[in-house]
Amino acid sequence: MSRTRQQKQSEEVREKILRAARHILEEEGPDALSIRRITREIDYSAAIVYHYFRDKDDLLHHLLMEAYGRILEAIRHPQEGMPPAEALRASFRGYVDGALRWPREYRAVMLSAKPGVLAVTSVLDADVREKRPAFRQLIATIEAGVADGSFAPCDPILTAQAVWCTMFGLVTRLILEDRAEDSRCSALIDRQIDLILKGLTP
Amino acid sequence: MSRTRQQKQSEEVREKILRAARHILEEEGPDALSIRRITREIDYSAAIVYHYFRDKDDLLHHLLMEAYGRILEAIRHPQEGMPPAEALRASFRGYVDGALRWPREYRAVMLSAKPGVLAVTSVLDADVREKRPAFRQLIATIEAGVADGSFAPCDPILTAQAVWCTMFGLVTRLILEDRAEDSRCSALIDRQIDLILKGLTP
DNA sequence: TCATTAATTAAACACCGTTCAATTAATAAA
DNA sequence: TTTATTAATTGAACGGTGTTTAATTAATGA
Repeated sequence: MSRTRQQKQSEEVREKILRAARHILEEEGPDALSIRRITREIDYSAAIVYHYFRDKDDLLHHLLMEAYGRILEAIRHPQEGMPPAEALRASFRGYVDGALRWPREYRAVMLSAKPGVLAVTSVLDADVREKRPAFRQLIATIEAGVADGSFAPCDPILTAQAVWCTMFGLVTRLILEDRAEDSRCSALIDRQIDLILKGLTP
Repeated sequence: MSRTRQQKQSEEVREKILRAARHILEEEGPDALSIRRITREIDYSAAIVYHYFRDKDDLLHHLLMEAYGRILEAIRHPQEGMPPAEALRASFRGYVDGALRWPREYRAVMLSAKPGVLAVTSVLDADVREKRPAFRQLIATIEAGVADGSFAPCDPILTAQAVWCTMFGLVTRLILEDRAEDSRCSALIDRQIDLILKGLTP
């Protein structure tokens, strides 16, 4: 049961819509993104959008989740065999670098309070370990540090959440204040990482 | 040269507009706030708004700055004579409490990237000490701690920025994820404060 | 070839922010 | 007090928005 030509074309239109939306978002910012503006760009009537998306919010959600995937991709990084403190340091650096590579996207996703987005981005649940694969690594590294005595004993989940929030706060300020190019920026990042690692110390 | 009755009435209309806007914002959220909705509520024509405000953005800016004042008020707290570490702890607790008292307002103001708002909220400039009275206290406390040996030597401004960003990150996540009532919330706040204080330690 | 299904649209609805010429009301000058 | 001036207020319009619906066109399977 292979996809018919029509089905393929249909998916193409869907992609056209998303592509145009991305294009407008990039060129003219979120305020310029309207259904009519999108469909003007691809020479369709405005109503076509409602054949492929429930409503504008649904379309936006798709773009957001796509952006989230890109961010996760950028943030992923190996850190095998390092001692926990160094693994954390590398992990934090990777996180900041990844986030700053897609600042608009990071901001749109991580500062959203829409339920659909929070379902994927929230980290303050007690069961975050089960729900966030990326978070598991952080918790595991902290546990390893506690086990080998390089970190003080602690609740690893609570600690991971606190620690992650600090990096989130820094990255968010850097993006909001548009300071990614600042010369003090990397000093600030280093200072923050040092503070955290020192804080974990026994 | 006292204000004439007309002038007083005129200001009254201005206040009416702001009051209605606040009301709508509170009852129905930011998406429901429109010029026409406001003026319908106070029985004026929509055009009246443009006599008292440049445009909708200008009106929003007024509301935002007003909210910022309320937050600053809620966050202010005395901390005289305490040892630096305790002063910081009290200061952080005060900050979180104040922010969580006006979560919607905190979010709207502190997550805004509008130049007009950032002019008042940004903290990553090198000269933040001169521009942010509230920040001066934080820097001063850190300097005091370094001076009396309870904190390790450091760049006090950079450290204050890093430390403030951590609290900002935590508060922002608590608000975005709507966790102010969570039982784990206060444990998380304490954990974060402990982490930071430990991090500052010599 | 024909009935069915999917894709697409034009037109309408109810909003929105903003501008402007015209009108009303209040003040200052004569 | 009447008049000229200024300020406050409005109705109507312009061009935009998201969304729904009924009608139309194109593709599919029988």
